[in-house]
Amino acid sequence: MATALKRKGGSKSEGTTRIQGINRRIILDAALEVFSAYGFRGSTIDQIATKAGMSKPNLLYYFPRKQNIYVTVLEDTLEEWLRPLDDIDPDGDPVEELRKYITLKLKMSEEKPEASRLFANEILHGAPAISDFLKGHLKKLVDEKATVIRRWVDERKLAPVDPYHLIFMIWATTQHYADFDVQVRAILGSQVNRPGFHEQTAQAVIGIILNGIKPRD
Amino acid sequence: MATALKRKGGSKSEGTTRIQGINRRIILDAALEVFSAYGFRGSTIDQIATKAGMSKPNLLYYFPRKQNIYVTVLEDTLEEWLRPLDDIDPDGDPVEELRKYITLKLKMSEEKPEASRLFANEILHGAPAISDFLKGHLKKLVDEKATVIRRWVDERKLAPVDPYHLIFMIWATTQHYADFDVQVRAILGSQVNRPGFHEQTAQAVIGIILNGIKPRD
DNA sequence: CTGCATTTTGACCAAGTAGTCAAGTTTTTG
DNA sequence: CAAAAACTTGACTACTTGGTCAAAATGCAG
Repeated sequence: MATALKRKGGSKSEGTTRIQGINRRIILDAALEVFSAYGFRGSTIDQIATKAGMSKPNLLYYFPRKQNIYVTVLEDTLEEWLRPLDDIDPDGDPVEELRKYITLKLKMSEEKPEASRLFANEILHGAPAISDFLKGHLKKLVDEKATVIRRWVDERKLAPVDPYHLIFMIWATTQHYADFDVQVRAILGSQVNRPGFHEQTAQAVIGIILNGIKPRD
Repeated sequence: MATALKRKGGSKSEGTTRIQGINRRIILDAALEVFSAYGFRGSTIDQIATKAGMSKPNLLYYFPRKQNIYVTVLEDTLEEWLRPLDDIDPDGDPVEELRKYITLKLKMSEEKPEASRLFANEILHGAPAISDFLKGHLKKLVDEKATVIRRWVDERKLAPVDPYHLIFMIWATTQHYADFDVQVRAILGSQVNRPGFHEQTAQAVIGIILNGIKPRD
């Protein structure tokens, strides 16, 4: 039989037991750590299994292929990662909405840098596992928000700016603090750990970008 | 004997022959392509050898370890990659100097995205091979330029802005177009290939950042 | 052209790793 | 509590891959 996970015949169609729920969660958490640190090819099933506290065959009982674990972690992460963009309110104040968005993205980079790195690594290597997602769901979402931003520009609520490049700039800048963390630390040294560092970062980033796009009369 | 490459005894101390010069160049070019596409762990010596048009043992005759090839490519790349920052003229016009710098970085991302990706991948995975370089040479260079920018701010030639975060933002944004190329393409589609796309990108990026840091009276 | 140094490679080895399997243990359920 | 289902794992296989080696081919100085 092909499917590894099944239930007693005729039972609920929802095919997960208590133990499955627990273990899949443990595995995915371990996998995020490992994959984000070493990349797909650089990670071994054994590493993930050890971090998850179980044997390799046991892990493979839940995810029969290494690819399966990877894709699942990636998809789970992606959904969460994009949500803030979706939450930009077309009827809000443009500058305020973008301030909120940038703040949120910086906070996510701070709190879950592994997610950012996992994603960055995937894209960097050509996004073999999610190119459909990029061209489909992501493009649609970005197109939508770009339209909103363009309207804001037309209404003179923002300086004339290309919406797509603005979005790229926000992504690039905010994720930089997660993806290039070691470089940031090498250059800034211990001040990265000082309290208030993240607020200071947010202020600097927001300052430049928002001043760059505020309408000039 | 430990050294693989040697010359006829007592000859010139410059230990490279004609063939060595040619082949090392070929290997390093092939290695940049392969490593930037697949990362260190994801690349095989065989891949590089094939792309270089020689057998694996032959490649290993020139670089006895996979690490050696990688580190050599990385160092060669790094030097070139940082040069534009070094070229910022402390006595030039601030806005003009930064415009030049951003333009140059965007051009490099367009013309040699592999170099950017190689570097991004290394940093993303903790920079095991170049952390000394980051904390030494790079930090020194950035500190130097940050001082210049800070002086420009003090002289009211730029709006008050944190020099380090400004530099990070420029790096992040310009390299984004190389490192996240597939994502940019997925979202913008065919217009990425239209003539003038890069000029348009430059204009958008420069527009936001420079407006963001121009002194406001 | 000769002989030595350099370059090249097929065949091989050892280590590491994805995935299998059959046999055990634990959990659930009637 | 007994049987069935779900879970767990040690031992194993097949394959990939970094690196070795000895012998052959080529380049080159005199």
